[in-house]
Amino acid sequence: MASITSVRGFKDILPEETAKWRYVEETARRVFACFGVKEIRIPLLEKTELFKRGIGEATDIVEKEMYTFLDRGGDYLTLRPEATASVIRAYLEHHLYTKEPLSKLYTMGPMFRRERPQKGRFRQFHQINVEFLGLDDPRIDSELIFMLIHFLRAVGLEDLTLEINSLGCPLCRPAFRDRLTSFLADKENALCEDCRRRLGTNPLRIFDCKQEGCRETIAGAPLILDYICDDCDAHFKEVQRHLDTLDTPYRVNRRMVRGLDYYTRTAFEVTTSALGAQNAVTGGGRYDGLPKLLGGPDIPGIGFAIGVERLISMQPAGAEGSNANPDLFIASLGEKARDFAYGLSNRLRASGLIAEMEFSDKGLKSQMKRANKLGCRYTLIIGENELATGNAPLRQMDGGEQRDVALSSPRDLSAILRTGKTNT
RNA sequence: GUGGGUGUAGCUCAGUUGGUUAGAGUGCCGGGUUGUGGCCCCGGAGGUCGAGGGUUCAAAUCCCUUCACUCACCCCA
Repeated sequence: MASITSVRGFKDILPEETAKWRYVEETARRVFACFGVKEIRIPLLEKTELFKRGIGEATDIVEKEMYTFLDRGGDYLTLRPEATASVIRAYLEHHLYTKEPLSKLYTMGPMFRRERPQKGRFRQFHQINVEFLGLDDPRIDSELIFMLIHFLRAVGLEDLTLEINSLGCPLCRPAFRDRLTSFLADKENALCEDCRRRLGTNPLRIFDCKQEGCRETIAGAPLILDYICDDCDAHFKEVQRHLDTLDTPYRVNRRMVRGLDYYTRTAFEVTTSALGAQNAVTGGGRYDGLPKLLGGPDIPGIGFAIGVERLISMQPAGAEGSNANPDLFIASLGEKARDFAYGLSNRLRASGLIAEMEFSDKGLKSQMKRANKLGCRYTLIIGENELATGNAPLRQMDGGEQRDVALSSPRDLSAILRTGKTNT
């Protein structure tokens, strides 16, 4: 009978990797707390309608990548493909906007998209999301970006490129869109098959195409920045001015666009060459129309999403945390000694120390081997003799120094272990 | 959804133009040496060669199908 494996694109995160994950998550919590960003936890499952409205009916995510099913009650439900729509739903549903003029929220967890897996892309993947809701002050944009860069540096990332652009607003973007479409209208033959399709659905995305012919064609195309309205232009200039003030280097990428419909004005991306084709670690931007689109008041917002798998895969060695090594290994020879070791190790654990013991009746040599492999700081050896005399040798694994401890007073033992602990 | 690459021991991989009982390193188990662990030495266990079918006297090797993994397109974090 064939063994059962995990679902395609759904990965196990094994104990040897979880320390890295915790390190990233804990760093995020610490950094975000300094900036007054509070955690919000949202469900993994939402009504399908939320994503249809929030992300856009015509996007690939909604059209063909969502895990959607008909619930027994008759509702169509969907495993969340992103977090922003849910966060705003919760923000509106609980009227958080009545409590404070600006809500800074973060959440982290798995997202689900049924794409073909490849490097840096999985069907279940994890994001860290931050949303600043309530104000459209350009200082908010710059603060969010500043915090993002600060966080990425704090987890040890280097060689990052921050690119920003403005996508305009519902007042000025339609005009640009028309302009672009008419520019491309007579050049359709020069475009690849995909781009011809995009011409009808989402012409801005042609800027992202990697095909040689399309790149040449788009090179002469009008750019959004030349068409945005005065308000959007002023907003974008202010964002840049504040980024300068905060010493955050960036590059204006006049060709950068977004895949999701809800983005307005400021858009940004952090990329790296270390990730292969999926080179975006972070994408984000302003979405001033989204809360209203989801049935709430007209409240502005801006946010970003970090791809945690991508972030972790580009972390330099040594920057990540590690799982704690045991303080003590208790080697035992014989059933009685093993019983004693069992009682002692569990009491030590309950007192806050990390203790390991051997359950098999292997020889001392192989027990020592295991203690060494586990990276234990001390090994205590208990045999018939030790039980009789009441003293057992405690060996320091790195230095090799050895001394006897009284088995009758585990407090002494625990004191020795603790002093060592504070010293290291 | 479309294309390329790869599936041999727990892990990383050899396996020549098809040719006896399919190998190495590492890990695991046992033993020797060592002051009770790291180094070294000896021995041992472990493989439906991804799966199914075909060609052949003979298939890990050639052909077809299928599945999985992987990279890229698409899309996006």
